[in-house]
Amino acid sequence: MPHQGLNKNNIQEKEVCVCFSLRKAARVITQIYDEVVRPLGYKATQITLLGVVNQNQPVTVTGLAALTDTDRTTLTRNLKLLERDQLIRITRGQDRRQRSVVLTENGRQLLAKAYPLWRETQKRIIHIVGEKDLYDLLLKVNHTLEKIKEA
Amino acid sequence: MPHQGLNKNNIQEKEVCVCFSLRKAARVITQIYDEVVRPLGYKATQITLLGVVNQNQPVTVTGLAALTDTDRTTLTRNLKLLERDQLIRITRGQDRRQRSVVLTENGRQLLAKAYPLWRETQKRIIHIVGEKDLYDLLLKVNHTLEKIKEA
DNA sequence: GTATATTAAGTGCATATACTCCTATTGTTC
DNA sequence: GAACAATAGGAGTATATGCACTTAATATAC
Repeated sequence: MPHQGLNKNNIQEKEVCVCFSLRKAARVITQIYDEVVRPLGYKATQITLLGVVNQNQPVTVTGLAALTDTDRTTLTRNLKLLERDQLIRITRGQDRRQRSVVLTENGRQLLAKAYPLWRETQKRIIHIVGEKDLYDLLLKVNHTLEKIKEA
Repeated sequence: MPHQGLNKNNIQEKEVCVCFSLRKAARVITQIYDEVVRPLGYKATQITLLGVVNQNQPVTVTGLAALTDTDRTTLTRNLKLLERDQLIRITRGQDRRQRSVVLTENGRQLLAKAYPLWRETQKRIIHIVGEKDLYDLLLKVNHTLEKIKEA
């Protein structure tokens, strides 16, 4: 949406759609990060996923799903692309139903290259938005998600 | 990412990635809205796009791209699905390069059905998050995007 | 007025995302 | 320990998203 509503005085006012606003913000910010990591040949989402694996390895598909609030089947496909490029290795876990994901040396090296680009971008955004405002924003985002998951 | 960094005391601390956080939030919130409008047979993004058309018709593809911060080619495809289901009508503009998008009666009726569902969801989220907190969040999101576009 | 630049839009390709089934493995119950 | 439930994961299908490239129409320069 956005949609129109009526306020107490029956005067039309624009009401902001939570879904639209957040998706739009995600698009805009993703563009920035995508552009920055493009020289590496990957998208921000892929580097991100690699980073999550790095900090939680070994990790299962369901584990990654919980960490990223992403559907398992989405991760299956996203992981397959990283595996194809030998950035991660996927093996069967002790529980034979599970798959265990770890970074390869290639993956580690890619992350090492990505890190300074990422830091630069974070700094750039902090510089534009202001450290406190950005911090507040992300805090609010996380807080909001926590409340929603509780409910 | 998220990634790890070092703070002033060289103690490892998690640094929040703007891109990851916003995409995650968008995923979580989109799930909620998708679930709500599922009985209508459409996704939240489609209802959203329909709503943007409704409030700006007649509107060109590039116009919608600017309104939603979406790539033009993304809109070409998303609009095609709405056109297929006769929710919108796309005609050539006076400038023969442009395409003019308007809602059909079908589209108007679908939006009318979606509106109460959308309102209910907004209320639900307001109830969970708190009106002031949510308002602050969306304000911060918009403010942040504005600053980024200026830069 | 023609050559060139700009603008609006679309195609091919690739990735991101999630729902509905489906299979394989593990856990539970009796 | 066999029947059944629960869990981990994947395949098919569909939409969302954006980049590089292309085409068509308009605007501009001379």
